[in-house]
Amino acid sequence: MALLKFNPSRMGMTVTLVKEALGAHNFLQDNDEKVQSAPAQVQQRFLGVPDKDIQFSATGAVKGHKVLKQVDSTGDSDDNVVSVPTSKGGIRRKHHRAWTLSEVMKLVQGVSRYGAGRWSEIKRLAFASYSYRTSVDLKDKWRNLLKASLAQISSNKGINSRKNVTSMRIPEPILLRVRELC
DNA sequence: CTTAGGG
DNA sequence: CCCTAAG
Repeated sequence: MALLKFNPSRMGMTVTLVKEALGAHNFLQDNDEKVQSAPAQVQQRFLGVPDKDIQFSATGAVKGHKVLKQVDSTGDSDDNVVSVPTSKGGIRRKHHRAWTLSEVMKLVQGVSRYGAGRWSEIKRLAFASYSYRTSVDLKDKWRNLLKASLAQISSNKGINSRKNVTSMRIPEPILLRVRELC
């Protein structure tokens, strides 16, 4: 007989239960970014990643497919961590979460509204749904954006130096605004 | 904890 | 990103 029973260990359920148990708060909250030409079916966001910058292959299939992993227990997920030997024998971990375009845009807008330097405010308002990205991160990113904006102004020859296929290039309008707000 | 800079 | 110094 078909017992019609479900598998609690089927990950999806497990994740939910785990999150419940851990008292995890908000994931499906404040999903910005309007994935423009994405089929509604695949627009379902991926837990914990509000803005995975979903991309599509030529066939239209979702490329940013992300099998939900164990989900962060409370924000300290060991995502992209690389162990780096410190100069004094210690071992430190370095996380890395690539900044998406929408994140950059939020940052820029935040600075335009509250002014550069008000990182905590910007963090609370524009980045309320991002558990990671601390005010320090915003500050660091802004520092990089400034550098990028300057690097782009002097030479518009090679819009992006090298065959840099990695990391998204920031649209010029954004960089220009960065300059202004500097 | 927050901002600013160097690492 | 991480770590530290000053507020």
